[in-house]
Amino acid sequence: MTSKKVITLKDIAEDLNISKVSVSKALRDHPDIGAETKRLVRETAERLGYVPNYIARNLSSRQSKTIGLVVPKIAHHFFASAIETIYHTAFDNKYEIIMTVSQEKVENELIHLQTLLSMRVDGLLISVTEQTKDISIFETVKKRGIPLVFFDRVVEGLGFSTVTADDEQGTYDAIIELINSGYTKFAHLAGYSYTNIGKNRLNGFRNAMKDNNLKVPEPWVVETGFAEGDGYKGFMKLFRSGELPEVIFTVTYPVALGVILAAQEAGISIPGDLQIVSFGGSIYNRFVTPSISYIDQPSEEIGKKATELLLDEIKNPEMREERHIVAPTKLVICDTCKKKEE
Amino acid sequence: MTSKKVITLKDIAEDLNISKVSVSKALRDHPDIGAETKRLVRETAERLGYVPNYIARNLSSRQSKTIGLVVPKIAHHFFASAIETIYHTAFDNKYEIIMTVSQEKVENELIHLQTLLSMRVDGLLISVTEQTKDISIFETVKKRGIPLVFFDRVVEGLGFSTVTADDEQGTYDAIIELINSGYTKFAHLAGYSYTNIGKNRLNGFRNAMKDNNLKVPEPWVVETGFAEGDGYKGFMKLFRSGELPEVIFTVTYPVALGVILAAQEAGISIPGDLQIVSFGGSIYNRFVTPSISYIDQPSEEIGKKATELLLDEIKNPEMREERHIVAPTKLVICDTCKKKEE
DNA sequence: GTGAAAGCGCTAACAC
DNA sequence: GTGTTAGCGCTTTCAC
Repeated sequence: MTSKKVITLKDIAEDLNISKVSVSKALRDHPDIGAETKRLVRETAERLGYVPNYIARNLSSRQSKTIGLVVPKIAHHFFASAIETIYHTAFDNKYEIIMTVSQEKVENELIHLQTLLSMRVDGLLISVTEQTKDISIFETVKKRGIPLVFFDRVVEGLGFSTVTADDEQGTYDAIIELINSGYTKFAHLAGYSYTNIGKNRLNGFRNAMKDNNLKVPEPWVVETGFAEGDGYKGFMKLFRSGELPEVIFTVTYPVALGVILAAQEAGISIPGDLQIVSFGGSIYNRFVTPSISYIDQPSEEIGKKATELLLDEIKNPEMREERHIVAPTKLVICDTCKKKEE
Repeated sequence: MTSKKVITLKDIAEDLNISKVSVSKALRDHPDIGAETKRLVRETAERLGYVPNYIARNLSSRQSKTIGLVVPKIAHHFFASAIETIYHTAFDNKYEIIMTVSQEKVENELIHLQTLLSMRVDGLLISVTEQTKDISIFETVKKRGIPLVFFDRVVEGLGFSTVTADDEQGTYDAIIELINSGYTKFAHLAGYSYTNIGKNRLNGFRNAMKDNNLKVPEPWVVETGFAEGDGYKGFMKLFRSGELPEVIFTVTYPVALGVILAAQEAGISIPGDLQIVSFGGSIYNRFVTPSISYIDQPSEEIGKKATELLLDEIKNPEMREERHIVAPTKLVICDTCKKKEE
């Protein structure tokens, strides 16, 4: 072990017989400092093995150059993809991401949010859990004036900007497309109605049915969670309730996978006896049999826009305003739920 | 907007007419402070809406309670799963993770490592890119005495602890199992030979063949990357080289997917004409047709062990020693590459 | 059991 | 162009 002494600005300053401040400025390429001095400083820093201390820098400059990210889970195509984009967008703007995972649990979400506030992140990027109802922490964030952007799963009415897929219209258009191609009997494994995506996708679904004078028997709308297991249970509930629909529209892709599993067990053939459409797809979908027709949710665009919006709010605090970006979706037809007329 | 003033220890101290130090101690539940005072302090902190400033705390205590994580990518089952476990393990130990993604690019890896050092993380958890050869940054880390644990993709000979799957023996055992069941003609889409996983999996493969007096024609070992695209190109190269083997063993799961795609295009039926086995699986595998037989890589165990090892090194600096944990694997038979004898 | 003094490493404001 | 002074919010001695 060689000298473990940590090199600071002071060491460089002493080595060069100039002041700490000049070194600090030189390293940050401040116009105050002459070219020759800068060169010298940089050389010495390199030689001494100087590594800047961001903690100290952040404390004195009162900004951390970090963004706090809270997601419900990571091993899910939409989030994995959005997260990657968020990382790259932040990185390109010289911001670091501190990501936390709530695992769909409100307790974790709350702790993470508090930690992130304590870490003095410059802004927050959040997609809430499927359970989030207590919004007091978000009110605290608002009061403290910390920029926050919700993406995909949002809490409405708090005055924060949001970036979402066009859940209602996207669903409406897709269902209409399928109706026009000949299907009439639809069921929906819906998300919890207190979540924006659950509610909006359900609305799109109901409106499309209504506008075509199609009835949906109540047992055919099952309110559930967003995971594979929820799809499994949801299908079983539908199945036991008697007659099956032609098409099951699921609130997420994992839910659709759960339906496939359950249907296999129940001896229902897909796409022979039953069709599936999901909101959201997966990179693995083309390897899945039957591949699931889905409403394409632009995860990368959502991640990118949300980060850019947040960065903008961080950098221009004076012109902060509530904005709502809605990203268009489109129906992608795969094995499951081919159009009847085609 | 109400008062945006940030509450600090000082405010609580003044409110209570005691000193900052006592407040600080009370909040940290220091034994110095009496129960009644603690109660009062906590109450006041709550009432005033105090949020501790970790930046300041870290600066003065010289530890950040954070771990820096560098992974090559995130949308890949092994990493998504390992990352989730790493997060939870760290979280349970009251550590935060600062994750960065190198996208398999050494330049990014270097920048991220420097940033992490500047952020004064207490330790580093790293899985290197498929290209990493320059190890000087890791020597710097060593010199500065910062604990580092490599997982899955490691750099050897630097004195750092590592946690990996049992790449060589696991491969050896799996291939032997397949040979014993009747297969004799194997090809391998191997990882780059300068990576530990590429090298070790190849060794396991070659040894299994050699110990059974089986020859592998040179065109049947193709050195390539770890992604789907590499599998596609790798298969095409094999395909064009003439005769096909019975079984292709791929260095990763995504590479196997690439092979499936390429084989479909080439009109080769799987598992009819060609078998596949991959090192590593996917949660989606059971939905994939044909589902790929794979050597199960315990991603959660690897993530957990690596984090625990690092935490141990952080907490007990005096008894730090190089350790190498190797997690056992096992062959999981799916559609592709069923055992012949069965 | 409590507090005063000192300092973590850096940057901002202002002087020279 | 360069340096001085002060302070970010907290924790760490160490004295009382």
